[in-house]
Amino acid sequence: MSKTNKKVTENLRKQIEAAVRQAMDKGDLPAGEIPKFVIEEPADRSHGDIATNVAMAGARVFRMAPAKAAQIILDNIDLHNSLIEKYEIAGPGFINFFLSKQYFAEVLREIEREGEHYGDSSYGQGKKVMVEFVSANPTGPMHLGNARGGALGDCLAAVMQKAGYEAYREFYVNDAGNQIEKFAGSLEARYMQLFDESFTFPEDGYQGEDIKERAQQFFEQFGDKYVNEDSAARRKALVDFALPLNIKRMQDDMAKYKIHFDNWFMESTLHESGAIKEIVDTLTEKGLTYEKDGAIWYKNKDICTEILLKQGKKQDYIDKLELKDDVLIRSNGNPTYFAADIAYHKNKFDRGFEKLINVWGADHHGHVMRLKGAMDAVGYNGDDLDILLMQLVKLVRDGQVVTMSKRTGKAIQLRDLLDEVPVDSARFIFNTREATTQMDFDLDLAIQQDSQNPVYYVQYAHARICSILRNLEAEGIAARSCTDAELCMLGAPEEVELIHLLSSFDSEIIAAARDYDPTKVTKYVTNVATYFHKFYNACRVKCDDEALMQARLSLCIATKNVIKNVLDMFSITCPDRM
RNA sequence: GCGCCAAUAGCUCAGUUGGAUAGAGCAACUGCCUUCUAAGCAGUAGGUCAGGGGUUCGAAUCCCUUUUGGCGCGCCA
Repeated sequence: MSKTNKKVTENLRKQIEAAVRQAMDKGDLPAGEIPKFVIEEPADRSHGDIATNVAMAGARVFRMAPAKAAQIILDNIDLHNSLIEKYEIAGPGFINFFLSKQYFAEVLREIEREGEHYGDSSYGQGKKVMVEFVSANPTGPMHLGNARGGALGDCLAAVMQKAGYEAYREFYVNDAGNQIEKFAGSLEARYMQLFDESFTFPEDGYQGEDIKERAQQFFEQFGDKYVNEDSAARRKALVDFALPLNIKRMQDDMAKYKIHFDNWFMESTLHESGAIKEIVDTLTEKGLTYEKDGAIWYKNKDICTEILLKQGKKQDYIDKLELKDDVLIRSNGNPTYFAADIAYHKNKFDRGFEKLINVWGADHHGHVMRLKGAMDAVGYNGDDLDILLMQLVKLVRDGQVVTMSKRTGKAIQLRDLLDEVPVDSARFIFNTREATTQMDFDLDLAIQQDSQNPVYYVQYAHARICSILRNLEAEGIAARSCTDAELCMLGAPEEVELIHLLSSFDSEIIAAARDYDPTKVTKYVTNVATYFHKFYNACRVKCDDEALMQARLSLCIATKNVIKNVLDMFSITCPDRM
């Protein structure tokens, strides 16, 4: 809620508590603890601007009908200087409060004063938070799931920043390990097949067309130079050639998608610096590893069991999970992805991040508990690592579900999407569905640039306001600051509703940051657009009453300000005309 | 088998963490531009909140259970 809103609500809470206490002291209410109660905005405005359930919540303590308790509380309440002009008891025992016009005037002044900082809060207390997202495998092109993860992660970081965190964006590049071996084998086969079609392609290789393209590019540069080299040297040359190209392609795609990472973290640096070996040694010193079948294992079962018991889970629940231990170092001497991941996440904490948020595909959820547990094992708090699991996107084209597979090479890539769908549209649409829900991305609809697209609806409201301002300016009418008396002329339901909504901007941001859910903000700004359009149709800005016109101009400018703050925050263009 | 995520209008989805008569958009029907952008607004119609129990002043929301769908349980990542 805005500062004005917050001030009013906090004061009201104090006054209600004081009234209950006073009534108890006088013996009007039975003495006891003040019940927990909420102060909220009713869904239906005829129920007032602010409502409390204190009388109902305290029904047991007060031992009387909620309506009667409500009356006693109101008999003892002091609402001077509270910006509340009247109140009533309604329904099953709610107390509804009605704000004075002065309140709405103060909200508009606050928005004007704060400008581009309106909506900022200190909720995050300046804590350093890292959002790691996309982190696609560099062995192939990025897919539609990466597009969703990119939009969600980037906008989540923006929300965290707005809510008072110091947000940092990172992309983890898996440029080492097993999948690079597969990448090498696949490239080698495609390269060799240019000379000998019968050269066998590895069974678990990457089938995509992009591998063939890279092999072809390599051939164009080096010809047959590597045909007679030994396999290891050939593979190394191919990877050294193709991997930087793939990483560059991901960086270009992300830039086109208006996503700018603070850091691209290379997994290979963890191997080269010895960080992985170090973490295995540390775990071994703590007695958390053992050797079996020539491999080094991590005692995941013991560690997670301990954590779950601490959380109060029952033993038979834990038994049913069938927790397993994990390999850190394979019998061939190579570390697993898991070992690298422990080293990587410890590295993040070592860099001073207090909160880590990872945006992962839901298919990785089996990995969550063991990684959080491992953070406890290496001396950090697993609860400071939060995983936002994103359900995968189903792509729909011509009403048919298209399965996405990197290997078939037929899937729609992020790059194809960006060629066809405007960036604004993609960023907005991916943020209209919560991460936890499976999403059908209708490609035909997303490509279509018309009114069905929610981003146009919001942009249209902004352009409309700009148009009003332009027209008036052309007639020599400039917006000016209004007096309180003038702002208090805004009394139409459409005006009041709009101001109410504008005043809750920062509480929406805080809720979005708290829940790691940037979709709350797109829903909010869509709502702002709706309320503005309603206002526009009900109340003419340009009118004969100069004072009223100026008051309405103030409301328009405040609305424009909020829409612009959201679109800027999400790196979506905010056009002055459409 | 075990676990995670879901199930709300014909379709796609909201529902402010337990509140008052469950809301939008699309599709259907009816209206509103010779005064600020009709990419808009107003209205009509559409519901066993998957089924069943429980918790309490009060449940779409929390707990249990059944059903249905998606995903996961590797010396893959």
